[in-house]
Amino acid sequence: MKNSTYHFFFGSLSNSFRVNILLVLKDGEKSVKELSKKLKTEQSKVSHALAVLKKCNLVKSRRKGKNVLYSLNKKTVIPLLNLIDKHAKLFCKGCCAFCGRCA
Amino acid sequence: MKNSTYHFFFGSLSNSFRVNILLVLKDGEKSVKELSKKLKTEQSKVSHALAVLKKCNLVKSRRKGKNVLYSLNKKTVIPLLNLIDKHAKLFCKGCCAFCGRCA
DNA sequence: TTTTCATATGAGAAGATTTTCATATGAGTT
DNA sequence: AACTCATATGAAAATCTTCTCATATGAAAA
Repeated sequence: MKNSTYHFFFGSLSNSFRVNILLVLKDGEKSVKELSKKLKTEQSKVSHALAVLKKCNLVKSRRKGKNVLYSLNKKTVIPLLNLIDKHAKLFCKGCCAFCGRCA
Repeated sequence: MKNSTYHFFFGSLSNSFRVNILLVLKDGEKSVKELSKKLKTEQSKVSHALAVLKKCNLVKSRRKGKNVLYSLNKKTVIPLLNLIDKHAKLFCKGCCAFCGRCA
């Protein structure tokens, strides 16, 4: 696996708006409009963000009538977020940028 | 956990030079100079990169004489890279940016 | 305590990503 | 077929990140 692959993958998560989308999608499949509403954001911004996440297969989509519904690739995203939660708990208690004091 | 925390964490990995450092450190502890040599890069660039990785506790450091030796936080980094290798194998065969054909 | 060697830091320039706005596309409705 | 609504796309402007260079710091050696 090329190292640049990791970079590509992590890059898609290096943006809090895109991470927010993933967190909203934990609740289940949503249309672009629903996401747009929930995140109080302009539609095209949501579409651009979803395109990046989709390129990495972190989300998938299906058309349903006029809408396109996006959902999480749970198999990857859930363990990934858990891993980082665990990391933060183990290594980042009041001692690093995670703690919100010393960023 | 704040969503911005994920973003901060992933941001540190969203750069292929920093990922390269982690991959080199898989082989074991290295000084800044050794990394600099191995990665054919100017020293200050390496130091800046290490600072970002350290802030997230993805690497740790200890001084030994004149040198500062950096090593991997294996507990987090190894499972993390494995998770993404697995993801790429499962979801990204010739169908996405991972495959190198359709980025 | 001066010199040397390794590493860290700061600030501006260079480069990359994100946001925004205008517009295109494409499915369903009339 | 023309219209509407949801989504996607492209390109320029705005913002953020990285790189580079000059310089600071700090431990060990002379």
